Amino acid sequence: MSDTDGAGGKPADNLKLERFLPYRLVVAATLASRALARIYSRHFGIGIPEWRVMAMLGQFDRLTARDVGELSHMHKTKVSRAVSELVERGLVEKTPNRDDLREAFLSLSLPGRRIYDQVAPMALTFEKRLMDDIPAAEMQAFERVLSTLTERVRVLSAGFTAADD
Amino acid sequence: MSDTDGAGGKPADNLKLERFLPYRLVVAATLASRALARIYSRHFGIGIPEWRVMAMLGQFDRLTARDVGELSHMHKTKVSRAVSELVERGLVEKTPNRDDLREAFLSLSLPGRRIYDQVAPMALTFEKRLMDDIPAAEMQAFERVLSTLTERVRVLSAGFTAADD
DNA sequence: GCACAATTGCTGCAATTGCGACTGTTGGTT
DNA sequence: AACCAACAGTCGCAATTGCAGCAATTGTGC
Repeated sequence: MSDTDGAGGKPADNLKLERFLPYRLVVAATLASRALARIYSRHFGIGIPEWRVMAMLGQFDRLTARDVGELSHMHKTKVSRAVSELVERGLVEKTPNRDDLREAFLSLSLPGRRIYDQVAPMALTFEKRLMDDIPAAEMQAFERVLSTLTERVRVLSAGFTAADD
Repeated sequence: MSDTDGAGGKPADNLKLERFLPYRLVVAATLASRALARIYSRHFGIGIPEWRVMAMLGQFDRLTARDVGELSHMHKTKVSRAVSELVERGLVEKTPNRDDLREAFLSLSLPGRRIYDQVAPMALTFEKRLMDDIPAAEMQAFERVLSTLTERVRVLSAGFTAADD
């Protein structure tokens, strides 16, 4: 009871950062993202945004920069710069859309596809190692909750933005 | 079967980013972190690193910058700058340790504590809203797996660093 | 007591990032 | 046809961040 808030509330003492969900998500995500990035950046000199673009194109074959941004939750400027570098390196090809000259279609070049085919298994191996000794049932439950949380936070996030602007 | 890899391998096609665990963690964490940050940054003009420092000091009362960094997984430079600003604003007090002049003890000032006592409940409310309609049992399972994953990724991360340098 | 490695915290610098403004293009309205 | 709002993508700029290197202090071996 060595607290500042003498009343019945004691609102602050309930907060323990290391048990606080958003914080724990950030820690886990940061560590995972970094560890993974280390793998492909050392091998191929590819940064995180660049890899995300490549992953999207590896999966969908042909997308506009806008699509990539939406699918991968990246800012359009981030996408733009990542694409620029990938095009410069010859890993991605950009084809203007003749029906709408504002946008251009992006796709992996042959060298790009070759790198993708090497990195993707590495990523999957990494993921597998992460979940190695966790029972499949637990893992499924985990992913289900994660989906719910993501959806929820998206709604909350939008709500706060709208209400505050 | 409109794929580039005709052979039996098809190693890349297994990777779907939106189902890829590290990616999903990053998305959930980023959204949650941003939504939460919006709350206290609009109300008190406090940034994320600053808030983390305050949260730590609210919980532990007296810590060195080094401790804060270790507990909150922040770089020492990040901590240093966050503390500087908080001290300048009068929200955190810095007391040199007479037994070791390299370090200094940090603690919340009275105004700092007052803000903390307002923000902490907001954070907890936010967390509660996130988990609102998720059964407690599922939530416990989720947190258990999250702990395992975090521990695992920490090991993997360290492993890759050591092996690659 | 003295040299020397280790540690705490800070600063300079470069890279990354997000935001606003801008160009060029499209589609809808009059 | 002319206007104009909406949109895709790029660019400049400022803020944030991490890393290397720094000064100050401690403690350890000789």
